[in-house]
Amino acid sequence: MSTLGRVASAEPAAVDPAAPPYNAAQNRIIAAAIELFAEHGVGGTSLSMIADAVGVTKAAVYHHFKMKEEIVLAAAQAELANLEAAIDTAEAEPNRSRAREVLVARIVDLAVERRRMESTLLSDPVIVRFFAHHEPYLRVMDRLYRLLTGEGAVPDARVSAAMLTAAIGGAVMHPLVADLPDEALRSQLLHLARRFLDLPD
Amino acid sequence: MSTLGRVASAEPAAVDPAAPPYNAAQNRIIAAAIELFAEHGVGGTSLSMIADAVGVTKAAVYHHFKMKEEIVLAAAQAELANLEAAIDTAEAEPNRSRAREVLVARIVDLAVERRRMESTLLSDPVIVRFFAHHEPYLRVMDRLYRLLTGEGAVPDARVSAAMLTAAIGGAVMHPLVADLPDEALRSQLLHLARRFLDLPD
DNA sequence: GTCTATACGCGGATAGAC
DNA sequence: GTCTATCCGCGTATAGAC
Repeated sequence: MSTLGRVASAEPAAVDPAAPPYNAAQNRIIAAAIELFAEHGVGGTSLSMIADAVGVTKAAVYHHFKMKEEIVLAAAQAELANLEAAIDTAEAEPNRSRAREVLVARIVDLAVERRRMESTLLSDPVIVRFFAHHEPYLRVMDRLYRLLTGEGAVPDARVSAAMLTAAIGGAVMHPLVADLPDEALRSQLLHLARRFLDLPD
Repeated sequence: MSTLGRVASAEPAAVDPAAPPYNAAQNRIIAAAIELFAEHGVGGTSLSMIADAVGVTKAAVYHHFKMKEEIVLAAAQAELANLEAAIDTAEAEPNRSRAREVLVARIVDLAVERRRMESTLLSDPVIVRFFAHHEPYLRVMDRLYRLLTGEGAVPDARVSAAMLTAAIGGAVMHPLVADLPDEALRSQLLHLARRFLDLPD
């Protein structure tokens, strides 16, 4: 059943050019969009808001992206790339347990550093629906839970990986911890995440 | 003893009528809104969509709610009430460790049962921002982390409670586990949540 | 590449008939 | 309580000048 990637041309095509090489102007737009999406949600963010944040007009934005959907896609992929970079680093580690340690630490850093963004974006309904059948995303997630659990795509490993990433991502944007300084949040988060994985203190 | 909304805060209040007694027609609107918010996000859900889902016109909806914001508030409070009910049950338990067990089990059930809704709604940027300074919400969360940690509002307890609720809520709507049957998801989730809390297997 | 101007529909919200 | 009709602003998107 290798219908993988063989996109039917009759489709509205969903806009997945899978073409991450953007220029400087495009990257400024993407960066602004990410912040706004995190604050207002994808649906609550207009092109005017993005254009204003960048300091240009809507028409200028449309010169770089044909549709809003393309910006959403680019923003989601940009955040996904951060996660992928963390996985790359972890996979370079020689032994399994060390790889898990590095991965967890990186993900915690990433989440705290970017607070709401990484998390809010990757949990936005629009983006979740998009990623649910997005091959590159699924591959990243596959690598992620292999690293975390040392196993393949068995259900237990998937639930575990989903919980840990949701826990880290969701915790940093939780109102309960909004007033905690980054460092306190980071260390506590790391401690608890390690415990979740049965890593030594 | 649900004391939700019983507060006479001298707030600017914006829209917080704190009046949870809704009639049947209003409840049908709220139920439809919750599903749509979960699927499209608050910002991505229009009053027309809600009206269509209920099977009436926008004007009819406006007869029951003066503004969209009121529907958002009602939806969020409805989901919060589910959580509060779980806490009520847990607090009725005579001893601490039993209370935690009951609470975790209830929260897991709730999350799985409602899959995306509970979680997506409570993590929507619009709602998160609203709840961040919402007294009834903060009181529910306070009771929650007291139950979970046996302690007061110390930072560690807050991070732990934030992580656990985020883990459970986020995991059920994660694309990684989208194809798992409810029962498998529920049992694995419960197992891991209990482990996170150091509860015996 | 960025602007002004504009098309066009949909969003929230209201008036008033039944 | 629900409808039709309507207001107005904002949303996405495009055309064309500089």
